[in-house]
Amino acid sequence: MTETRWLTEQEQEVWRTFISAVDAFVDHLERQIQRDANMPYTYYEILVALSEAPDRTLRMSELAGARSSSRSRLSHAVARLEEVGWVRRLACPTDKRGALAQLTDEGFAALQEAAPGHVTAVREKLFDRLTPEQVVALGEISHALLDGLPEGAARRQALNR
Amino acid sequence: MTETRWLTEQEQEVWRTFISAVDAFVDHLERQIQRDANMPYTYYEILVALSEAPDRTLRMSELAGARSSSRSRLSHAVARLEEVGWVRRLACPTDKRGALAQLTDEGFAALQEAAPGHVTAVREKLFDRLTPEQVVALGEISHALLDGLPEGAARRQALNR
DNA sequence: CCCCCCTTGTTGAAGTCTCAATCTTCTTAG
DNA sequence: CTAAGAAGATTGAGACTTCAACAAGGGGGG
Repeated sequence: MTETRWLTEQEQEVWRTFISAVDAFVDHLERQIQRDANMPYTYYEILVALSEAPDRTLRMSELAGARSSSRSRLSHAVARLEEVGWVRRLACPTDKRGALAQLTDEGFAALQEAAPGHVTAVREKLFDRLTPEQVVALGEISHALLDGLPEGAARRQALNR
Repeated sequence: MTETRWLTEQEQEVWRTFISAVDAFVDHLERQIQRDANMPYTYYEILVALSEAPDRTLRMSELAGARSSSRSRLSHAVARLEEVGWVRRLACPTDKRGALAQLTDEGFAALQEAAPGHVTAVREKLFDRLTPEQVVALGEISHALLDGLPEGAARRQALNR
């Protein structure tokens, strides 16, 4: 094992600022959704993914892939969402192992109610605070990050669809 | 309530890339620490904060402030860290309500073992993938973000110490 | 055709986080 | 000095995530 390459003073400063900002930002979004829509952010993302799918329906595995979530987590989450009536499970016609998750009308309505607050939060806390050049830079930086992460593969595919 | 200002096509693209990158990146760090040091990332951050404090000791509330964590969460976390022997609780001499958390030698050793892997991950997945200009830009963007977040106040103070 | 293995999805247990309630101690207006 | 309110910290319950184990269906080589 080679010597650890520690961070320079400047890198350390950037690193701490970055991780703090990300933490605070994500925290803000999560609380906003939880307050306004009474669901965790990850559930919101599931509803969004379903709402964009044909027939508002996706295989569990596709849904897990799209959200880069483990099957287990998704299974628990969909169980919960089914309890509150926002998602319903269907048998997969082509593969008896499979299960389909479908967004219900109630789920779609809940999503429509939650969306404006969420978008406003993203706008106010992110885009309104950055210059156009910074927005471009952020996009490029994010791509660079994603390219270096194995976990990013599924996400990259989802983005390029 | 005024009309929702939705995201432009470009903003949407940047937004999805950004949130995916952050998710994948944070996920990667968390798993790395969990695998190598057998503790969640938040516990690692607690140990770091303690290790940098005088006498490796901090008031619970200061520790919560530094990590922007709720008192409750910190209390649970320190209880857990105490169980494994990495932190010890002391009575606060000046305030009978207070409690001090102190990093034990075992905790410090665990931190020293975990640090190289963590720094290497940050280096490889973040700094090695960005140009010097991007690093600067990322610092500025992070500051801008932090400035807009109420939750960021405590973090900003911690950074400016 | 059949057996072995891979994939899909679920389950239960254990760990962590949030929220609200609580207890104690400090602070300060009166 | 005292009473009321603020601040520090803990606790327990409920919710979410992870991990490992499992059940059950598909699919290909012999």
